[in-house]
Amino acid sequence: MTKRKTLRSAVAAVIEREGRPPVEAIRSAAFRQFAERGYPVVTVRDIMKACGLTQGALYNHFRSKDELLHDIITSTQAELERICQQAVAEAGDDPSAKLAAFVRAYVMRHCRLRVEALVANREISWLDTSRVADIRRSRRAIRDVLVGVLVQGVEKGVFDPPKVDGHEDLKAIAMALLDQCTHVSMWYGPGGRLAEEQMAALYAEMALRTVGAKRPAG
Amino acid sequence: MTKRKTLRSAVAAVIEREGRPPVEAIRSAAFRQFAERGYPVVTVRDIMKACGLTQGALYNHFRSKDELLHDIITSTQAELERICQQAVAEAGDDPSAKLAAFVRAYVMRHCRLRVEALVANREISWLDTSRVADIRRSRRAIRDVLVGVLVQGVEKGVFDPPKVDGHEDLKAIAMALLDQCTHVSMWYGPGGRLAEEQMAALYAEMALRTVGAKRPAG
DNA sequence: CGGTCGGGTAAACGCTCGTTCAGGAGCTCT
DNA sequence: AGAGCTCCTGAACGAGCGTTTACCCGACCG
Repeated sequence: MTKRKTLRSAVAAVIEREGRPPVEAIRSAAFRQFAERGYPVVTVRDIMKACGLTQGALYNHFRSKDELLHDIITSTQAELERICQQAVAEAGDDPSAKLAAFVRAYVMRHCRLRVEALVANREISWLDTSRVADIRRSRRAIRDVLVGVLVQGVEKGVFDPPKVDGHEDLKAIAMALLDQCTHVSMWYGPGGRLAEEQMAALYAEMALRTVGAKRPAG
Repeated sequence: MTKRKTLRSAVAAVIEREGRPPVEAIRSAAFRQFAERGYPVVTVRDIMKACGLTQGALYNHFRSKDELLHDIITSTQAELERICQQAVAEAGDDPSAKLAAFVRAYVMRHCRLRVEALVANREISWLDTSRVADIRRSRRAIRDVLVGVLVQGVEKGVFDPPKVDGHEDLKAIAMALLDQCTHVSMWYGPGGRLAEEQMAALYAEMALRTVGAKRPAG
C-alpha cells in the first residue's frame, strides 16, 4: 500500500528528510547559508552537504553557483514587486491609505521572510553585471511606486513633506523610507518585543508622520 | 637643497605618487576596493597593485588581511562614535536640538565619508568573531545615545512618538532612524541634487517628525 | 666607509574553490 | 526482464587565494 520503504535512492532520501524535491532543498539551504554567512564564503560543498547531497549534484539543477543566486534573488524580488503594487492598487484613492498599505505590506514581508529579503538585498553585488541589472530595475520599479504615491499625496494637498531650501525632494524621502523598511530584515527576529503586525503598524505610522500626512481626525 | 631625486626606493616612489607613506596608501586603497567590490573578493594582490607594491609588502604593515580590515573599520567606527556623542553633548538641554544635532552629524558623516561608512557598515561580518564583538559594542553605544535622547524627550513631554497597542518601543524607533541615516551611504553621491548639508537638514527634519517633536512655533 | 636594518621583491607553499566527468544506481515503460 | 532515462557519486582539474620565505637594495649611523 504505502510506498515508504521502496524509495531508497539519494533523491528519495532527500524528499523523505526534507519533504521536498532536491531542487527546492538546494534553494532553501542556499538561502539560509547565504543569509547567515554571505554568498562568497558559502561553498557549493557547504550547500550540498546541508541537504545531504554531494557537490556535483548541484549542476543537475543549476548551471552554476552564480545562476543559483540569481534564481533565488529574482524570484524573491519579483514577488516583492508584485506585493507592493498590489497593496497600493487595493488601497483605494486616498494617498495616506496607499502609503500605509505600501509600508505595511513591505515591512510585513521583510519580517516574515526575513532570510529571503536579507539575501535579495545584500547579495546582489556578487552577480555578474548583466544579471544585476534585472534586480536593480525591479528595485527602481518599487521605488517609483512609492514616489508615485508621494507625488499624488502632494498634488492632492494631503501630504506636507519636509522641504530643503523651499523645495521637496520626494525621491530622497522615498529612499529614506525604503532604507528604513528594508533594513528591518537585518535586526528583526521572532524574539523581539513586537509582532510582525505591530512592526508594520509602527512603520506605517512613522512613514505617515515623515511625509506630513494630514490626519482624518485631530 | 631639495632631496627630491635622491629618493628612489620603492617606498619613496609610493610617497611621490600618493603623497603619503605606504601604510596610509594601503589603508586607502583597501577602503576604496572593499567599498566597491566587498572584502572577500578583493585580493591582497589587488590592494597592493593599486598602490604600486607587491603582495608580500602588505605583511610588513599588517599581520593579515583580516587585521587590515579590522584596523580600518575600528578607526572609522570609533570616530563615528565620538562624533555622535559630541554632537549630543554640545546641543544643550533641549531633546529636539539633541536629536537634530545627532542626526545632522550622523548623516553629514555618512555623506562626506561615504566610502569609509559603507565599509564599516557592510563588511564587519567577515571579521572573526572576537573582532566583530568590538564593532557591535560600538554600534550599540551609538544606538544607546540615540535611545537616551528619545527617552529624555518623552520624559520631558516634548516628543510624542508612535505607539503600538498603547506602548512606545523607543528602541525600535531608534533602529528605524539609524537604518535610515546609515544607508544614505549606499546611494548618496556627489552627483545628487542635494548637498551634504541639505541631506543632513532633510534627515533631521524627518527624524523630528517621526518622534512627534513639538515644534517651537506652529 | 662599512655594518645594520627597515622594507621592499618575487617565487613558492599548501589549500580550497567552482566546475567537469566517467561511472553507476534506481525508476519507468514496454 | 531489460533498455533507457534521470540523477547522484566521487575523483579529478586548473586556477586563485592568503601567507611565508629567501634574497636584496638603499638609507642611516658611528
